[in-house]
Amino acid sequence: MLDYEDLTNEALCRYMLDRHRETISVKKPEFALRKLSVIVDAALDVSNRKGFHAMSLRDLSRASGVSMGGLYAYFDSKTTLLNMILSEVTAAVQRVLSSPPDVVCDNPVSHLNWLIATHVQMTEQMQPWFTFAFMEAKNFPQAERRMAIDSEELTEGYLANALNAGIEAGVFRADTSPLLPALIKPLLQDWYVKRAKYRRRAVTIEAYIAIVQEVVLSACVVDKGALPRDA
Amino acid sequence: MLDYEDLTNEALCRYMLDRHRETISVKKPEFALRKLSVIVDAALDVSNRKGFHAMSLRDLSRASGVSMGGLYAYFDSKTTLLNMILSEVTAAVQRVLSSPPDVVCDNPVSHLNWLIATHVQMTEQMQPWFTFAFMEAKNFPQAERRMAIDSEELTEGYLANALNAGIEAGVFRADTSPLLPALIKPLLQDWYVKRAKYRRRAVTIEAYIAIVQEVVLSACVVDKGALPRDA
DNA sequence: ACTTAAATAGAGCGAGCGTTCGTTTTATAC
DNA sequence: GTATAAAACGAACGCTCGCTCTATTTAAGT
Repeated sequence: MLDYEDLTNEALCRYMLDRHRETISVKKPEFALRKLSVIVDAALDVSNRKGFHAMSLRDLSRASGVSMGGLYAYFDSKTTLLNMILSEVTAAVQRVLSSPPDVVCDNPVSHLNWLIATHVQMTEQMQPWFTFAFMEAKNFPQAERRMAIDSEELTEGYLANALNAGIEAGVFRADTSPLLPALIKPLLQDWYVKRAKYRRRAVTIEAYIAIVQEVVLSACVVDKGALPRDA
Repeated sequence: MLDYEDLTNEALCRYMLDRHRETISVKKPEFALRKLSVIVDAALDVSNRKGFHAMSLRDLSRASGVSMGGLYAYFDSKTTLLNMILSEVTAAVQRVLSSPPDVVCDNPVSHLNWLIATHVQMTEQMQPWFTFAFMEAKNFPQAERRMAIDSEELTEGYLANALNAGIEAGVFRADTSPLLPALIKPLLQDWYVKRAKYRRRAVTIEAYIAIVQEVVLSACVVDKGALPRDA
């Protein structure tokens, strides 16, 4: 099981603090980090239950224990807070998926399986962040929406590359639909979008990864008998 | 191509008018129908661009050309308007998917293909309604959220029935994952959730239906050579 | 102990929200 | 032409929103 130290809320908030050093007025770094974490945790929690737009800054103040004025030491508008969170999600996706381990790169099947498993595991570890990004990206200004689309196409690009490599290597069928990468995305997203459903049915993350890998490979692989069972 | 007269905005508003006859204060039916249509069209349009919550009733008044007071002749609160729209979507899903044509029922493969094709075509014809339901169901009170979940599990149930029938008939593999119906849902939803993406790439609805059917069948069918190409 | 700067609290501001209601307009019947 | 009811209107209400600002507390350096 993947467990990037990189993807804890604290680590993500550290990136966030770096990226917005200039607009955050709190000077002492360890102070700032702890408090920003509290604010972001609360923001994700409240937003994911009632929606970002419906969350008032008074809600956030109450949930985080930080006063109204205190909040504005960390962002200059509610929209900025939205952007800060969204951009950490896209940055994390890029960081993780762009660097597959060496063992995996040469074999397209392994690479595809790795992309699927890693994406699902990453969304599991950052679940509130992905839920937030998925739910909120739709309702917001062009700039923010653009960001979500770019992130989505990034992931799709990784999948497309692995599939094309497999086709060239003769492991995947030459007539594999160019739409397949687009269809894998919603399968990966369902794990966190419909999280409650899968928990209710006691579906483990390993079982989920396995079935997605199976569905995808059965749609593109030449020799069904020789499917590896790695994750 | 399916084209239920039942699924035009006007027909859906007629159902809506019937269902809420008591709380709608406008008496003359043809008057009421025309105006309710205008209001609902505007509500779907504005909501799907900025979110239902972010749409103020002044926005809706402006977009529909109906005065603030006039709106309240058709619903007694903004939440009621939400419910009116959501419940027509679930009712339509039930109406359409619960009555497959006779030709299709005996053959599990045809039945599964029909469910996939019909669902995608229905969401195409009612696109603003489904986009609305998908986007808004998350952020709202328990009662409304429950409604969305029930609707989702209804569809999943139809898929599960077809798959089980196929397994019993020996057409589908006995070890077909019980998770498969759950995974088909996001594939069907992607057509309207990511509508802009598929339009940008010039993907036709027929091509989309075909690839989903292909992916699903290759995941469950015993004899891959004998897949029918119907829709 | 004193100084100084960082951090905090929370009342207050104008804008905009959902909703109401007294009034005006329109349609119908005689 | 007048009377009556149906429908439409939009200003006004109470409230909450995002955001600001100052008085106050906290902490660090000497």
